[in-house]
Amino acid sequence: MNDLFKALADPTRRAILDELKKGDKNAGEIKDCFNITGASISHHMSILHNAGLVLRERQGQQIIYSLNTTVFQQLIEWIYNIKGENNENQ
Amino acid sequence: MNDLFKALADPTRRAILDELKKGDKNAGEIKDCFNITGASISHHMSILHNAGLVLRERQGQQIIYSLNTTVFQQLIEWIYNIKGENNENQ
DNA sequence: TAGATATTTAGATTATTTTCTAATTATCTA
DNA sequence: TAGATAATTAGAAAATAATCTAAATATCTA
Repeated sequence: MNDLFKALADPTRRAILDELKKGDKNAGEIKDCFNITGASISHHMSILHNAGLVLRERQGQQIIYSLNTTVFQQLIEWIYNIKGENNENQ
Repeated sequence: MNDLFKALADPTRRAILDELKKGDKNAGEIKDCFNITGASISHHMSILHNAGLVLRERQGQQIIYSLNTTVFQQLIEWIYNIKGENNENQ
């Protein structure tokens, strides 16, 4: 859970998730959306992957990243818990 | 929005929110729940307040903090947006 | 008003995170 | 297999964030 919050705390990583929302992208395509090096993107992707926010799949020379939305359920549960409400509609 | 994510990224701050969930607390009572100085707690409270997560009210010598859950709606909307779903039931 | 208590602010230190360059690994293709 | 391309890893530098001590501010009460 801490990994998830930490992963979402960085604005670049949230922007990466926004990009992936539009569709799957390989590491190079993600890099092209931002003004930072491939190494830094790779680091961010590793944090996102570690938090369960993205899925990775090699396709030849490239690594295709995709959004994994299932992990957001945990976050929603955390929110409803702190709000002291249940979460029956989800 | 960035302030909100940053505020939630620290485990001590999330623990503070958990404490406030049980009921309002003054700064000293919050401090007693953790093994850090009052100055550090004060710093965390300022970040939480800045993010809209807590409300502050002076009562004599003490400052009473309380959870402000309304701001979580934004977070829920962010999640539903990134999931590409709407949020009609909320 | 003086002293006590509660909390915050200032400024420094330590720890963590982000970012970089250079080197490495993996895969493809001529 | 050699060279090219894609991405990651390693290690260092720079930027942020967490924490501390000491000092300041606000309020209460004798």
